Amino acid sequence: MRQVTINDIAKLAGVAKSTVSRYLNGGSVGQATREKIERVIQETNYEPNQFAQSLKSKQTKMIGVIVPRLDSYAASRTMMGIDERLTERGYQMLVVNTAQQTEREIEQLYNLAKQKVAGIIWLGTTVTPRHLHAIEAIQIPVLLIGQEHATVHSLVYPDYEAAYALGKQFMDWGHRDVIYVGVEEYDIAVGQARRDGFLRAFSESGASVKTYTTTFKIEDSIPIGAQIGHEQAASLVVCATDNIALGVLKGLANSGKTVPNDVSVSGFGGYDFTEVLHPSLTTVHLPYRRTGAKAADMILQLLTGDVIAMKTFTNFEIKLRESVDILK
Amino acid sequence: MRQVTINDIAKLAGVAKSTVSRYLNGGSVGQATREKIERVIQETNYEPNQFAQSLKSKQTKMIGVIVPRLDSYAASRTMMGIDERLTERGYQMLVVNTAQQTEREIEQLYNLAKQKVAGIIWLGTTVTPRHLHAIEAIQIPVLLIGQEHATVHSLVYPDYEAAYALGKQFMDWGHRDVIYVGVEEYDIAVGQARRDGFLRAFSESGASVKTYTTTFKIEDSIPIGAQIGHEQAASLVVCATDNIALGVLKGLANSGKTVPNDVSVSGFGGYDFTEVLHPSLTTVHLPYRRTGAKAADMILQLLTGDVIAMKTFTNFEIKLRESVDILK
DNA sequence: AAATGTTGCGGAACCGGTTCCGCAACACAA
DNA sequence: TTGTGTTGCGGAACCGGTTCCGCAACATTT
Repeated sequence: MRQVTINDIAKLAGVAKSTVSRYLNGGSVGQATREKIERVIQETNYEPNQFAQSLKSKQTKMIGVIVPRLDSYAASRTMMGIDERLTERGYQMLVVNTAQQTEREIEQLYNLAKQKVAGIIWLGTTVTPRHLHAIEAIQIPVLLIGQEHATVHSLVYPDYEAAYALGKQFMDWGHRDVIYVGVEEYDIAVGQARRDGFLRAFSESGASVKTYTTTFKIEDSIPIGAQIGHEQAASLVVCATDNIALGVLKGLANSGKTVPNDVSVSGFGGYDFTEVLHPSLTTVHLPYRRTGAKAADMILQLLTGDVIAMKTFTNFEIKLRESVDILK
Repeated sequence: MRQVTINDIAKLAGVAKSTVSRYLNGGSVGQATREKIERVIQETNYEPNQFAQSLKSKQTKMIGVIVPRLDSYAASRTMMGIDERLTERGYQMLVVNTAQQTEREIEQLYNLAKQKVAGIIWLGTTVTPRHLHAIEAIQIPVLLIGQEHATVHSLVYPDYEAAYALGKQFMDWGHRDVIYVGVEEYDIAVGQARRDGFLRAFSESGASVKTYTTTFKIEDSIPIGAQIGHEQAASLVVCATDNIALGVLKGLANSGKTVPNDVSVSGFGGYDFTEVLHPSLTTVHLPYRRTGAKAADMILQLLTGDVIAMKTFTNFEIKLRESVDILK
C-alpha cells in the first residue's frame, strides 16, 4: 500500500510519465490520452510527491512566519490573519518561534531559506545590520511587520501617530500630571515610537511627565502600579501595552486606589479583554488580524514580482472607555 | 552562487559522492578521507538538501500540530511548550489551524500525512469515527491532547476531577445556590467533563443548580452575566472557562453587582490575567505549557517505537482567589 | 505532390541525496 | 605462501517528479 507515483499512473494509463506530468502541468495532451489519465488519477487518487516536486523546482508553497513569541495576543491574531489568507491562496504557513532572542531571528531567516520557503513574514522587534545581511543573502522576499527599514518591505502600525492622537485627547481632557510606563528602546515601535508620540503630545501641552520602564510581562508592572498608587502624583498613567496597563491596574488596586476616580489608566494594543475589564480600558486598537491578512497578500504579490510600496501603514482606532476620566 | 551539493563536495575532496554520504551518515570512512571531506564541508558550509533527503527517506523532522484556533490562550501556551521541546530535539513544529471546523481537522490529518510529518499532535475538541478512520489510515503516530479515546494515545487534563475538587471546595464554603455556565457538549472535555465534575460536587451537597450554555467567546457570556445580575438568584456562578468568567464578570458589573460581595464567580483554565484581575479570579490552573512539552516528549517516544501509556493525565492546581466568597 | 508547420507523445537526463553491491588493498592466521 | 576476513571506497541504481529534445503522424500551404 505504498504511495501511488507518477510511474504507476503512466503504466496504468499506458503512456509515458512525461505525458502524465504534462497533463498535470497543463502541457499539450491529446483528448483521448487526457481522458485516460484523468480516469486513472481519479481511481487511484494520486497526489504528486511534494518532495520530488520541490527537489526539482527548488520552491515550496510555504511562507515562513518568524514570531518573537507564540503567546502574545498580537502575534496570535496576526498569525490568524496570515493563515486565513494563505490557506485561501493555496499556501501554507510555517511558524517559527524565536522566544524573543534576536539571534534566533537571524538563524531562522537562514533556516527558512534552507527550507526553501517561498517568502518570509517577519514580526520584528528590532532590525540590525546582521538581519539586513541575512535578508540580502537568502534571496527570498521578506515582509516585515511592526518595524521598518528603508531596504525591507514593511507593514507598520502607526504607533507614533496613534500615541500622539491619544495623548492629545488626554490633554484636551485636562490631564497635566502624567506618568508614562514604557518598555526598553530596543523595540523601536513599542519602545520608541509609542513613547515619542505620547511625549510630544504631552510636551505640546506643557504637561509634566514621569517615565517608568518595564517589560512585556504583566507581573513586572504590578510593582510600578503599586508605587504610583502610593506616591499619588499623577492624574493619568499611560501604558505602552495593554498588558502593562493590566499590571498597573492591579498594582493600583493593591494600594487601594480606584480607577478612574483616583487615577486614570490607558493601554495600547486593543486586546479583546480590555473591553470587558471593569472599568473597561481606554486603549488604541490595532488591527492585528487584518494586518496579518494584508501581509499575506503583500508577500504573495512580492512572489509574483509585483512592485509594492516599501512601507505601508495600517490604521488604528482609539477606544475611549471608562478607565480614563475627563477632568474638565 | 547556487547551493552547494554533495557532488561538489565529492569533486572538491576528490572522492565519490557515496563516500561523502557515508561520512555524513556515520558509515565507514578512512581517517585521511574523513579529514579531506571535513575540510571541504567546512569551507563551503555545505548543508544537505532536505528535499532530496526526504524524497529518499519518506520522512521529515517535522511534527504536525493541529489546533482548533490560534488565538486561544490554551493553544498558544501549549504550542510554546511543544515548540521548545521539539526544537531542543532537532525537530520542527508545523502548526495547522482548523478554525474550529471539525471537517478541517480530518482534512489536516491527511494533509500532514501527505507532507510526511514524522508525527502529529492534535489538540482535539471532539473525536468522531471519521477522525479515527483517518488516524488509522495515515499510519503516523498521533498524540491527542485534551480529549481521549481508547484507541488513540492521549494526554488529558483532569477536567472532571478538577471540577469536582473545586466544586467540593465551594460546597464546603457554604454555597448552595449555584449557577453553572458551560459550553456545548460536543467538546467532551470542556462541555461534559467539567460540567459533570461540578454537578456531582453540587448534587452531593444538595445544592440547587441552574445551568446556562454559551460559547468560548467572551462577548457571548456578557448577557448571561447581566441576566444573572438582575435575577439575583445565586450566591455563586461557576464558569467552564476563564473567558466565560470574564464575560460574566462584565455582565454582572454592568448590572451593578460587585464580586464577590453580591455574588461569587469562578473560572477554569488559569489564564495568566486571571491573577491580576480585580478581584482576582478563583480558577483551576491547567499546565498548558508543560503539557505541550510533555506531548512533544511523548510523540518522540512513539517515533522511536517506545511503548507508552494510552492515556496520561496532567495535574491541576486550584487557585483560590478573591472572586469567591467564603460564606461560613 | 512536395514542402512546411503543428501537435502529441516517448525517451532520457536531471534535481540531490542514500544505499546496495562488489572490488581492491591490506592484515592476520594457518 | 595461500586463504580468509576486514575495511575503505567507487559505481550504479533508486526516490518521484519535471523538462528538454526529437520523432512520427497529421494538417496546411503552395
